[in-house]
Amino acid sequence: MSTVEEDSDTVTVETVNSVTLTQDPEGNLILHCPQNEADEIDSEDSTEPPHKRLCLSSEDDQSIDDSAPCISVVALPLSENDQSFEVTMTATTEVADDEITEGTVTQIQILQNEQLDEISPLGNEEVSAVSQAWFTTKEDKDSLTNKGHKWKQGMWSKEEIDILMNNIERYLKARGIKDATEIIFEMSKDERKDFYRTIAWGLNRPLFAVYRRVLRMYDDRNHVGKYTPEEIEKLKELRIKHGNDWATIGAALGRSASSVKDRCRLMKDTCNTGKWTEEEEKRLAEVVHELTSTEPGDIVTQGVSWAAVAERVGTRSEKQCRSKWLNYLNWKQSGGTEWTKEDEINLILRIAELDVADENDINWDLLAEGWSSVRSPQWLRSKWWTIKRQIANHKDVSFPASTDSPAATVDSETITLNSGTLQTFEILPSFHLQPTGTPGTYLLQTSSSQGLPLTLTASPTVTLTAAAPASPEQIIVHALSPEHLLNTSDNVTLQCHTPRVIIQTVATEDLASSISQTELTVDGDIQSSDFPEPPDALEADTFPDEIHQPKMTVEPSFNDGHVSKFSDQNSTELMNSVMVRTEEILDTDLKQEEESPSHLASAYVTEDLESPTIEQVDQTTIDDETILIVPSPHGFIQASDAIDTECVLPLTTLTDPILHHHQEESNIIGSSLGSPVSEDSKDVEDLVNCH
DNA sequence: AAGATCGGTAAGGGTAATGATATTTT
DNA sequence: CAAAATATCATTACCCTTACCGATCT
Repeated sequence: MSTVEEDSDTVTVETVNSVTLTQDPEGNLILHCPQNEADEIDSEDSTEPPHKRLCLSSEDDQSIDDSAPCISVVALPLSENDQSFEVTMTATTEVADDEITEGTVTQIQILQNEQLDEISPLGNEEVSAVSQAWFTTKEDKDSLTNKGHKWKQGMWSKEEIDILMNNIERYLKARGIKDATEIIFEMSKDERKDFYRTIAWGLNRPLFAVYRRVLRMYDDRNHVGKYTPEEIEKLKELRIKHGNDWATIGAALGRSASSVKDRCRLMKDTCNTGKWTEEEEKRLAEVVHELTSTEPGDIVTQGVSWAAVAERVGTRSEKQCRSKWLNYLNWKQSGGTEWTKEDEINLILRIAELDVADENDINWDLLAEGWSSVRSPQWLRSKWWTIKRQIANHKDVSFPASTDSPAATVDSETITLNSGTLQTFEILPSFHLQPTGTPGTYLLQTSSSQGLPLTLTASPTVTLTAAAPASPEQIIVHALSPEHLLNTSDNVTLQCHTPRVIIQTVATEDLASSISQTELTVDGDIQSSDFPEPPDALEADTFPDEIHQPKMTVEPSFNDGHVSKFSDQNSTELMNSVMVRTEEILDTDLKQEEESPSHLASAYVTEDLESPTIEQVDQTTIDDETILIVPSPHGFIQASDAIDTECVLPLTTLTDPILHHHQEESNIIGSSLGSPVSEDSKDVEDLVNCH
């Protein structure tokens, strides 16, 4: 894509003429990308290799005419040092009104570039130091921060977990150990020396964080679920007997120490439950203000010792107090106003404007500032989550169980798309590319729960080579679609164009069946690729053809009932989200960033960020640069209830913020920025609309 | 032998999912 | 008005960071 080229000053595009994909026993795909000559990495670790990043991206853009659906892939290094990449895929389909898309063709462009600092703000090279340091103290962190290091904090993304698991697996394999729990719980410190350091590789987190994460993950007494009344009783007794010896109490209950500790915190003997009385609210307010030296009416959202507050309130636990205060009382007392649909739009717009790569980077305090209908930064954050959840199928986890929050809210509304060519966007699986040690060779890491859009079947190795000189640019190879779709047989062809490598997928079936274009578009590949192999659920037999033929229409029908099905556990249907956007953005945003950062953003970001109005929204949508993500009609995936959410989609994958429409009056849509493909969690952006 | 580092625990702040209710829509 | 759909408030299981400790290392 042109964009890339433009940036030539900062970006070096390397061409790859051939790519070899191999599959290891575990099913991981290994992508071997021959280095162009010498430049490649592997320079000893000693010197910092220039950052290079593999960037797979779609090449559609200009060729609108092709109106070919395509899959965009963007790979970003997880951290500067390590050479692993996170790859995010999205599929786009053009749905011109009149145009007909011919089959499904997916193109993937592979390029490499350097200096994308903007995109990945990871400090400098020595980031790895982060994962090798225990540094738990504030001072340690400040110190590293001052040196320019940055590291991840907060919830672990699926990608990070994948890396961790993979690292552990490799560690085990290397030493012939079958079960990680042996190391974690049975070995002595000495015996497992360097275990944590080794598995922390590639993770931009302090060693201590990795340690904690691993302990929890492998402790089967840690996810036992709800406490029964009997357990609660026993817990109380044990508490009296053993005090704060959580380890002992936990052992007696078959729960982890942290679990029993947490549970005890919730049980305050003197706690009331249910609705708060005015008396209690009054007391809570007084206590909070007193302890924070603030006045009634002041907004207090942090710096409160809830344990101390609860102590004084007397009838409520610290969590109850906090929740009440942050989600209601403080707002009420300080003259808060009701949250409206307009606020919702504003929220989405503002987040889009932030253009943050990682949702964790959002400064909710700032965002909430001066916003009277926002009850607290924390409340706003959860508000955002609920909005996302309504359409965010990707967030897998909650999916199967989400009985609530149907996105159905939007039912009656009509979504009108801009005329002209629209593109639907599907979020595909994301995965990691980890260096294997051989220059140019990366491991496409797929956790068991995640499949890749491309699966090699027949031959374990598929090599893409330049096609005949005659058609220099064309290299076509073959890969196959995911197993579960084998029957239906989609063929995926990889095609290389110099200087780019283009991978094309062709859904033969669809072609053959000559379904109307629109339908085709997304389906074939997207669908196939999109939902990898949810393990059990995707058996061929369980997957009737219908699945394969989901129709995805971009039209008006977005909102129909699919949503409601969301809550139907029996027929879990995934609500796929489709992002519709105009093409310009498409290209740009995929690689954008560096120099023309916000070209996109600027399009719809109005000066008056403070209070975007609906009109503005419409406007933007009217222009081209809108990106809309809406749930596609269900049917894409239908899985048995057994479907494991995790399999569904990599959670954090998306990329763009969104938009949303509301009300009858406005028909439409959202916009978002194209953004960043961030390094880690891009959930942020995907977004949504639809309600 | 003091300071730094390591491996680890407990406390506490916080989040995301789930429940329960109240309210609105059909 | 009842039932269904939503919105809202409450609860809780689980997560993550920080403060601190004692044992080692240097």
